[in-house]
Amino acid sequence: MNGEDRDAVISAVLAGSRLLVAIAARSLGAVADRVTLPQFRMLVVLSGHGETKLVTMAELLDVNSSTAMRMADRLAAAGLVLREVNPLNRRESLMRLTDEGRRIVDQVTARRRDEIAAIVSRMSPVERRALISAMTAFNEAGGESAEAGTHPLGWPDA
Amino acid sequence: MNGEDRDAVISAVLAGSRLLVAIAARSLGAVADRVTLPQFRMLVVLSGHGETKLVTMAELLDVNSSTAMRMADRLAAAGLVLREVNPLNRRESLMRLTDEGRRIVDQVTARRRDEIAAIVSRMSPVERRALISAMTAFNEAGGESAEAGTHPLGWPDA
DNA sequence: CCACATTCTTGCAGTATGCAACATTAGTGA
DNA sequence: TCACTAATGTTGCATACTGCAAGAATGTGG
Repeated sequence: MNGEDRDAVISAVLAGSRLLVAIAARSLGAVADRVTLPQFRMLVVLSGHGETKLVTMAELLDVNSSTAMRMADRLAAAGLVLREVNPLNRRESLMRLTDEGRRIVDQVTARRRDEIAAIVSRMSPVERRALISAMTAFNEAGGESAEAGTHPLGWPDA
Repeated sequence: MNGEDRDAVISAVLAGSRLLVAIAARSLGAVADRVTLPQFRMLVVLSGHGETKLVTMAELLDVNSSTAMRMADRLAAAGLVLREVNPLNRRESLMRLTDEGRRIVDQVTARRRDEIAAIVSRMSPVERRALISAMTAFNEAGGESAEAGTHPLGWPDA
């Protein structure tokens, strides 16, 4: 591809990246006094993953198991997750969201979707359809290398 | 806008957001043993801002001044930034990148641009041009609300 | 000179993070 | 059944990030 195209597309994508990260940060503001960002990542994983054992959680978040351990302790103390020994394998301790924990995830997710919706609502229908296909193509092109990456999940929804 | 469009565009944008965040995280991997992510954010600000005093830095990073203070201490100890009293106002202590600090910023930035370039190179020229205009429109639509946000800078380039 | 604002700095407390060592539990082969 | 190994969770230790609050140093305006 020629250099002009290359620079233009990279600039546009980088700018979009900044905007999206800012949106993600803002969407967390409402619950910032209840959970930290790493804690919220853990809640998100539980939300989409159901009951999860500690080692799996650590892998999904890409953190050391001791880190996941203590985060889980704090979230349990805050009443946002429950921890219980797996009766089928007493080495494992499974954790899952409480109703309160799920409420927090839903609240943040709704806010972020609203923010994105507010932005795209200011675009024309033509631009909007173009954005859908362009982002879809971008995601597909990036999906191949992303699967080979070191961050399979966890980061995405923070 | 109708619900179908709305869901499709939000899904596409959210997926793109995950991909971009994963790219940003990977691009930091090469220097993860030298600087942490918050430290890298500080280096980026210095890279684009030149000499900066502590309070300004804290505002740009959206952290408490005591946090910025200690981060600056550690980066200075690591030889990545220099701190010196402003001779024109001895209350202020200005900090700036060392050559080594700038090298790290350049290294990460180059890697991220390469990753994005690799993705868009897998798209057809038509898709690429569509991505430029779609992302540009998205950024413009989001720019208005972004300026009213609480994270003017700092986050974007992390 | 005095009162005030700005700026940096430090003490304190809580959270996040990784490494290494350890105990418990499960599985496996002799 | 018994020893060996693997998987899993847990804890100790050290470091970094974070904010609040108090204090010291410096500049500004009267």
